[in-house]
Amino acid sequence: MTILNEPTTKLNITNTIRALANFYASQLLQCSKQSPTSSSTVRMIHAHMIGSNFRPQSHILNRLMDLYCKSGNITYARQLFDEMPQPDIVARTTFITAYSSSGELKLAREVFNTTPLNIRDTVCYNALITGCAHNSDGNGAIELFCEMKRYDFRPDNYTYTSMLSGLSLVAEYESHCQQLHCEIVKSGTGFVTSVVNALISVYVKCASSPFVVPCLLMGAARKLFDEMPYKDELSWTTIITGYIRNDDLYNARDVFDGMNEKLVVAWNALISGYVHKGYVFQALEMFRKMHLLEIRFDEFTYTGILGACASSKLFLHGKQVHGYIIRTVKNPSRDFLFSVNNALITLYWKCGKLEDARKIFDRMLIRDLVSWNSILCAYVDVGLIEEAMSFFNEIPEKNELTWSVMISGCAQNGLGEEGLKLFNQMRSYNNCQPCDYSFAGAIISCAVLASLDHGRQLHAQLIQSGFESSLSASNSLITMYARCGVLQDSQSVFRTMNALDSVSWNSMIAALGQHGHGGQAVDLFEQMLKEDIVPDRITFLTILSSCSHAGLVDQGQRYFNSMSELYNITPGEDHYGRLIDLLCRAGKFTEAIDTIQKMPFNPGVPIWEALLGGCRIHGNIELGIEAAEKLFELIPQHDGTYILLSNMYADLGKWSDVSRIRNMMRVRGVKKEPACSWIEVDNMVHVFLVDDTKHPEVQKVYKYLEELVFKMKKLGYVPDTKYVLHDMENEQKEYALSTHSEKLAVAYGLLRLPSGAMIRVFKNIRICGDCHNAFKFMSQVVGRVIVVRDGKRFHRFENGKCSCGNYW
DNA sequence: CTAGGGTTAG
Repeated sequence: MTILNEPTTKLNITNTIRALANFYASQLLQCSKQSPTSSSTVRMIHAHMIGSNFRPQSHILNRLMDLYCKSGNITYARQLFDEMPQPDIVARTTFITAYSSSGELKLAREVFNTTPLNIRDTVCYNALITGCAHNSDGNGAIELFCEMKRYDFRPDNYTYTSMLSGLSLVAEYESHCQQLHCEIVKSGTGFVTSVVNALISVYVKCASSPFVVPCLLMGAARKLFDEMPYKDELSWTTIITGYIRNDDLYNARDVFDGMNEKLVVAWNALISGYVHKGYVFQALEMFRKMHLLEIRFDEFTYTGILGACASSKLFLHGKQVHGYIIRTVKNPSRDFLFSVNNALITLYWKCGKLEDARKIFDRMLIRDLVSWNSILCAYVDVGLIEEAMSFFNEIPEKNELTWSVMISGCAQNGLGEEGLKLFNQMRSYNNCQPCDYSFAGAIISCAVLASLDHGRQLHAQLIQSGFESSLSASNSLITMYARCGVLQDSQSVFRTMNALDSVSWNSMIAALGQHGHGGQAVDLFEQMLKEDIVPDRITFLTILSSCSHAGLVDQGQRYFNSMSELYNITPGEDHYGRLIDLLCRAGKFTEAIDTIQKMPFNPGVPIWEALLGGCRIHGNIELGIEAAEKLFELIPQHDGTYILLSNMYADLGKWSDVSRIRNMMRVRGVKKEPACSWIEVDNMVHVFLVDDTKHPEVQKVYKYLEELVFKMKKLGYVPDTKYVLHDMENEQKEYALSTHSEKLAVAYGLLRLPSGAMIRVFKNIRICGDCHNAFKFMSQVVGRVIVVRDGKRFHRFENGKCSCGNYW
């Protein structure tokens, strides 16, 4: 550094200072070209200034402060600022900008407000308007815009671009945008590339608003694009991504094909557009072409293409890309590592390789929230809730996605209470407002618990929070109302939704099927096909169950065959299970066995369970024993098999076999899930066990039940004591029947709920045969509707009949 | 000193 050793004669001082100033200015300029700005370099230059006793003039100091801000040292820069006797407008604007981009809009405004009017300029207004736009204060931007015009500051192209991006935060922004467009044309900036780009971008945003016809606005955007005198990279990408955002891949591709530059951003946008639309092949094809044209991949390309592999479970393709990255990418940046590793986590877990996903996660030296959320999803997806929970607790800064994944994860694994607990915790968590997905999770939790009151409250809150039109939340409402026994409310949600996806249809079809309306389920399925909604695997599972419950054998078989013939879906074991169930319920055992033998895989649990269930209905003991034996081998600890088999023996009065089975359970240590039923009264859940003595009002319930049974017997009710599995005297048996938990819960509801109100009772396992019969008579005696949801389905008793048509 | 595009988690 030769200049430091120059002789310091008086004459030379000014020269030295000038030389130093030039030197530092060029150093700082060099530094500002680095991205991101390195804070150590800035500190070094500053230290050098102090060491050489150089007192920077304001423009050098301004640049220094700007660099400090950009390298993350705003606080220190502010100290320098506060020491300045009269900071000029450039210094002030530096801080307005710095505070704005670090999210501290208040501080930015403070600097702006303490800036005297006579030194303000358009630039400082621009800086604060941008700050408003970035910190979601659209109205603030508009106020500043009006203010600057009042004080005669002329808006320039920066002002217009910032305003346009800020406006979309304001209600009814479309009309504001039109005004602004007029003003831009009048101001003569209507042909400035950056301004037209911003206009295009705003038209694109308007087009995706639900209240307009998108093609008209996209047409206007396209016109602007076609007529602009000079297009830069951004112009191309804005219009291309605009089309993609509005689901118009055709036009996106059209513009893209007219583009000469090898603009990596445009390629990435199109790739991710294809992936989102499910056109994985096209995405892979573009990736290949990029490679041929020697366009450099960046992290966006990789995340796009890895996402494509993940969504189609193309494990080997994905692994190849992973290997390619390892071989070719040297010195990856932080951002590169974040996004690519996160995409790899998702690739591996979606391909069923949880271990590999975990390896990627563990090897990441630094993780961001997406990494945590991705690994959380992986564990939730395979149902490892405890592990997922321990990840969840480790996540330092949770966002609404973290919460909603965990909430719906609990709900999907039957942990309704935990789901609701988390939802309430989320609300008390400072920076996390529930989003529509977390509402959906909480609503499904209510479905699991069959808590209608709570579910209705959440529905109300959902509307209050403005998520009424959310697909996922509405879909969860359909399921919740159905599982709480109020099918009509499911239907009214379904009917009033303004957009439906396959989940909506599946949920509604399933709801009808579970409530025993097989015919209506089939009608709705046919309507779905008519509206060109492509049925998926789930659709077929639900429609097959519906046919089975409604005894629609031929129909069900036809749907089963159409899966592979028309929709290219290979039936899985679960589909075969439903088909076997359908056949066995109808007593077609020969066909069922024939189907099992022709299946492309060895029969497993779902198949044998379906067979056993059918045998129980038709008293086919030989086949039933065979199925039960297989199940004893496959799932020896499952209580359901033993109970079904012992019920079959009981039906035939073979009490020695009944006790043999019970003995088997004891020897093998199989625990019978204790039966319990519950009912919601006054926002409280009341649980009853068999022969309950714990509930405070149980004595009243027994007495009332006695009166009811007396009246029921007059109508012809005969207690069916074969459902008592113990060998005891008849009178005792009758008493044992009258203490079943579902009877207690129903009776309690009749006592406590307002007259005429529907009774909704829930039982953890299948309803007992005598109770099923008894409720028919009971509904007649009390003249009320009784709905019972058991482990599998719904029974709606009205005027002596059950909706299940005795298919249960 | 001020503006604008592509990405991964449901």
